[in-house]
Amino acid sequence: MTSPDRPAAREPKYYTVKRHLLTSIEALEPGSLVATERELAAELGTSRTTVRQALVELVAEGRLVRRQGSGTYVAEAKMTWPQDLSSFTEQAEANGLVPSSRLLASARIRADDDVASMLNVSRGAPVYCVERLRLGDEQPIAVESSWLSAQRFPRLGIVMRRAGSLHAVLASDYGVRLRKGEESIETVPASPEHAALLQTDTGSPLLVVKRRSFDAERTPVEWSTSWFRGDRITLVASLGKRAR
Amino acid sequence: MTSPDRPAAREPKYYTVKRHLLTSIEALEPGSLVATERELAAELGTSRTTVRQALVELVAEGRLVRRQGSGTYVAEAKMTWPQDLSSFTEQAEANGLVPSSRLLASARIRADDDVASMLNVSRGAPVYCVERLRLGDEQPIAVESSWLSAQRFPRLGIVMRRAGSLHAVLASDYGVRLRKGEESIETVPASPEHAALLQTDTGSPLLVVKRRSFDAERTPVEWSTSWFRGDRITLVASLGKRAR
DNA sequence: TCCCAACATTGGACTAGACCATTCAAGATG
DNA sequence: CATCTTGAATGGTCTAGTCCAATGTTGGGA
Repeated sequence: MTSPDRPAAREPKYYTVKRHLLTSIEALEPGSLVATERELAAELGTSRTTVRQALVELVAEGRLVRRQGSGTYVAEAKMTWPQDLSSFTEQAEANGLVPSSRLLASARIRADDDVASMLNVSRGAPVYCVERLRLGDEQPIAVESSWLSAQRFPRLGIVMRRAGSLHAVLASDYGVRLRKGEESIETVPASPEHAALLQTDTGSPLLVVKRRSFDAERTPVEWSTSWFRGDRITLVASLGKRAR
Repeated sequence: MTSPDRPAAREPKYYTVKRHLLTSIEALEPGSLVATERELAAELGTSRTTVRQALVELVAEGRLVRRQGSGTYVAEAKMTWPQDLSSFTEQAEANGLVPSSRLLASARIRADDDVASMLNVSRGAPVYCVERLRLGDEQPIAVESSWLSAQRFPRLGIVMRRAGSLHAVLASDYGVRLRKGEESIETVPASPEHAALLQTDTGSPLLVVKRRSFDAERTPVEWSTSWFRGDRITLVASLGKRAR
C-alpha cells in the first residue's frame, strides 16, 4: 500500500552528494583544491547546509581537509599507529617520526572512584595526573592523560617537568619496568579543548585508548587515556607472534 | 587589538547546550524520557538545529537514543567487546550473549588488488566474499565481510549456506586452524546500508576492525573487516599475558 | 622594494522555518 | 469489548538565508 518496491535503506540527499564528491576526490592528488561549498550547492542544486553535511563526513573519514578562509582540499593518507609497543616514544620511532611532548598539566590530586579502582589505591589517596600533548615531527598526534600513585612515586611532578618520557623516568628514577595490561578502544566526538590541541574540529570523531599498565609484580602502576584524531590515525596491532 | 583575553578554545553554542544536557542526563536512569527538541530549543533560547547538533554528539557517544515519533531517551550503558579471542562466536560467549548470524551475501568473485595482496594470491584469482550480520541475543552487533581464497577452499559458498561459524567450518571441513595476525582499528561514519543493518543512523561513527588471519604455516587464509556501532561498543583487548 | 591596510572570498556557526515519516493515544466503529 | 481510523506530537531531512572569523590578494604609501 505504501510503495511498490521499498528501497532497503533510504538514502538521504546529503549522502548522494557525498558519494558524488567521493568519486571526484578519487581522481585527485592529495592537496588538490576542491570546489567551494557555495559552488557545490549551486552545481548540485541543493543548499549549502546539505553540502556541508556531506563534507563533515568526508572530513571525519580523513578524505578532505577544510581551511577557513582558504578552501577545501583533498587530505593526505592516514597514518598508521602501532599499538603493540609499550611507550609513545617507541611507537613514534617505529613510525619514523621524531617524538616530542608538551607538558600541558601536572597536578597532585586526590583519586576519585575510577582512578582509585584502576590504580588499586583507596579513594582520596594522592595521585599524580600528568597531561601531555604528544607530537610526531612537531605535528600533534595525541593528547594523553596519565594517573600514577603519588605515594609510590614521590616528587614525580617535579621530575616530569624536565623529562620527556614518563616510562624512561619510571625506569631510571624508580626502577620500575612496565608491562601493558588491558586496553580499551572507543570513539567519541572531540571536545573544544581536545580539538584545539589536536588541531581539528570540535565534534570530529576521536579514537580513545584507555590502558592500564602493571609492574613485574602485577601491581597496577599507571592508568592512562589517549585521544587520537580519528581522521588521521589508524590504530594497528599485531596480535599473534610478532609479524617480522 | 582583537579581544583582551582570548579563550584557549572558543566554545560553540551547541557545545554549551551539550554540556547542559550532559549534567541533566547524569541524574537520570537509562530509559528515561528527555525533553523534546522543540522544548529544549525554546527553553535554552536557541534554534532546534543547534539543539539537534548537541543531540547528535550525545547519541554518537552512546549517552542518548532517539526514536522518531516517540522521543529521546537516556541510553543503556555501552557493551564491552573482547578482541583477544579468535572468533566472533567465542567473543560473544565470553560476553554472556547467544551468538547468531544472518548470511547477507556469499559470492565467488575475482580478487582486486587489495584482497589479492592480503591473501597472497594473484590479482583476479577467484575468492569467496562472505558477508554476515552478527547478532548477540538477537541484537545486531557487527557487520562482517570475509574474503578467502576459492582455490584453497572449494565449495565454501555452498558449505557456508548451512553453517553458522566460519572458523568451525574451516577446522572441520578443511582442517585449518586460524591464528590472528595484524589488526587495524579506525572510525568511519556509517553508510545508509550499514546503518540500516546495525539499526543506527546514517553517518553515526562506527568502529572498523580489519584483520588478517594465518594458518599454522603462516600463510594468509582470511581477510576480514568488521563494522561495530561506536555508540554501543567499546573494544577491549588484554595485551600482555592473559589477565585471569 | 617592501610593508601594511583594505577588501573580497572562504569556511564556521547559527537561525527560523518548511515538509516528511513514524509513533502512539484518543476516539469512532463494528 | 475489540478493532480500526484519525490526528497530534515526535524526530528526520532540507532550505535559504544571516552574520562571523580566518585567509589571501591587491593596491597604495613609505
